[in-house]
Amino acid sequence: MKIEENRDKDVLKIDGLTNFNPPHIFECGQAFRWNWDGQGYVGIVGDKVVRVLWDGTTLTLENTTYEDFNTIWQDYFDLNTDYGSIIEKLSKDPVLVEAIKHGWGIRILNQDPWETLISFIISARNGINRIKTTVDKISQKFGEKITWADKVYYKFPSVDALANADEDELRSCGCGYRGPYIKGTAQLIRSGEINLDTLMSIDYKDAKKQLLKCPGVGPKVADCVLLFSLKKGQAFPVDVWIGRIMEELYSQEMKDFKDIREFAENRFGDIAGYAQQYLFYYAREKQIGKVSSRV
DNA sequence: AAACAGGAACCAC
DNA sequence: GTGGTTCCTGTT
Repeated sequence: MKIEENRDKDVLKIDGLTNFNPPHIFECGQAFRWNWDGQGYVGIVGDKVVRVLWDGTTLTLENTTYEDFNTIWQDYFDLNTDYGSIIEKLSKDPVLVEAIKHGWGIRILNQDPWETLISFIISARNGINRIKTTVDKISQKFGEKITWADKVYYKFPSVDALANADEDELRSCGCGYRGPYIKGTAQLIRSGEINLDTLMSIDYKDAKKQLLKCPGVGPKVADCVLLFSLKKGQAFPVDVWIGRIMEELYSQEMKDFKDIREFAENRFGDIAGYAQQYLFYYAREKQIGKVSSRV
């Protein structure tokens, strides 16, 4: 990997990345604050706005520095993880080969646990576009303003901001019945009853137990938080899409989501979450199980 | 315009 | 711990 910095323009150019494909990374449903602007993806990450351009060879990061690369982006884009070896292991399962090929270049982003927790509470019984809209509105209403290139963006709200949120204002963001869950979870975090900072270093099962205490957090949402922000590679979030594709590809006698999780745990072990990403993306792109996709 | 899509809470057993 | 019902809102 070769990095070139242009300090005057706040631009970084990175060459030599493998298994890296921004459209798949940003559109596989793991993150909600990245948007295509016609040439690249603009994202809000922490207190930064960053733009990502990709020409197939060179990754260009706009509005950032070499220091940020070391302290933020290297980990955020999961560049320390060897995807070659993960793909090699998963490819031993012939059933996964096509899904892996289809979602080539997916990476599991290491996102902020707090933002990920609230975002996936919003995701319950919800589609990706509406999740994005709601997260955006919540950020506009409760988050701090940042500007870049004459445009205004908003940071994801703080724990305090959402713990104190007015219920009607929350509802006006389109979160529906999830509003009280969001506020309740924010209050649990603020009280210190759950400390997100400790979850990375504890066991998968213990961390999951903690997350399940939050209102609006069940097994699927907890697994998303564990996988997308706490580096728990064995987390295997099961939603309807995963349910459909697992039934189609493995046709096991799995009667509910709990069975599917256990099956994945046994079959994929500590890289189950990576398998989940390929499967999820594959299922959605192919509209598996949807009547409208049947000819 | 009624039907649909999408996880967790809650209650009953 | 399992099974059935309800929660809200944008899209079709």
